[in-house]
Amino acid sequence: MAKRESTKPRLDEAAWIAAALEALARDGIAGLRVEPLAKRLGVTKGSFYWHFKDREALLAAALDAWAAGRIAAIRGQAGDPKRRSLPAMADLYLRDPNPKGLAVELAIRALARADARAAKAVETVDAERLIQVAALFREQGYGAAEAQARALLFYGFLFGQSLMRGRDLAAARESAIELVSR
Amino acid sequence: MAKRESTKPRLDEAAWIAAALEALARDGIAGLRVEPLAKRLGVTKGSFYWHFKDREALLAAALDAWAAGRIAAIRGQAGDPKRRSLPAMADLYLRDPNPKGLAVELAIRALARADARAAKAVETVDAERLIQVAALFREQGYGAAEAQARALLFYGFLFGQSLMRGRDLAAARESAIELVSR
DNA sequence: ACCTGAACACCGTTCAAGT
DNA sequence: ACCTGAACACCGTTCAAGT
Repeated sequence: MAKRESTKPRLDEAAWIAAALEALARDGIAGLRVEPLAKRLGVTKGSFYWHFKDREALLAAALDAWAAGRIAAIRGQAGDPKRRSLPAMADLYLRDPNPKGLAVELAIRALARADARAAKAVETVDAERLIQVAALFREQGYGAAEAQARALLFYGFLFGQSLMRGRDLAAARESAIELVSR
Repeated sequence: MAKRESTKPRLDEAAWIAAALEALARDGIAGLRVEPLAKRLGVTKGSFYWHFKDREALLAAALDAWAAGRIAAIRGQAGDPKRRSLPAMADLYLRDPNPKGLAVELAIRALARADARAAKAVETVDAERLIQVAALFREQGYGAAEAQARALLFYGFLFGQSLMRGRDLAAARESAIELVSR
């Protein structure tokens, strides 16, 4: 399981950022702690401060990496005819091909309530997603204003769902997605 | 500003719970720290451990208090003819008569991703809210299944909105709420 | 260039002692 | 019954010293 390299670790920023995003997915912002991260990476926490000014700087770098990745992903999906559809967009969030991705997403959105940098990252990502989804609705024949409203309803619902807890939500979801998409 | 009582503090559990919910609203779960809370309440952190076993016990008590309060609120609104309507329900979340309440709500929902007790509290509250909102849709003439789907869409959208960031979301919200309610 | 090791500060937790 | 004060552990941060 543990792939211990016998070569010196010699990490770079990217390794710390990847570890930070994993920690966010598992435990939220509370998991983004320098000492446990260092332990997992097999170095002392002192070495962290060679790569980053402090814990906040790691968080900022992780947010930038996340936003850039999400924007690349939505553009990639919108540009691929096979995946350019509303059901494919919904599946991306509700049927969890990548639960860890959703966990990171929600951790960052939760953080955005208190942290201005997280709020900025979320704003950038949302703007791009709304543009792409609104374009899909326009292609279905809706006017600009209604396409915009439906895009917001569609995305808002997807995120709202991921916040809700309960038995039997899955069944009602299908009908709800029907409602918006038709 | 500071209303210092010259009588001895002599706190009870409720005072710690209120302080805990305020901390959750301001800084999320990261703000729920014993020492700063004690400082704000004007006692030493040692005294905290008279009322609660540990930090987790305070969190559990705060979650119980929150869920009980939310369920009482939704039942109160549903039972009041003046406020028993979908627009009134939407206003409750989107037009922020109580921003601090929304902040607590989102902090707890974020926590529910990682904490089983928070997940349980959220599940209880969601179940009651969906029952009440579905009842409203049924009164508008929808069948049981469609009322259920619309209630989920309605609530999901409200929570999703509160996660999203961006300029000009307010305008599109109005249209989106129109879409669901009609 | 990248890392260790020791130091210090902050906060969670415990507990004997006070009122 | 409720609180203080001192102790200890854990982790963020700094920094001189190593390779």
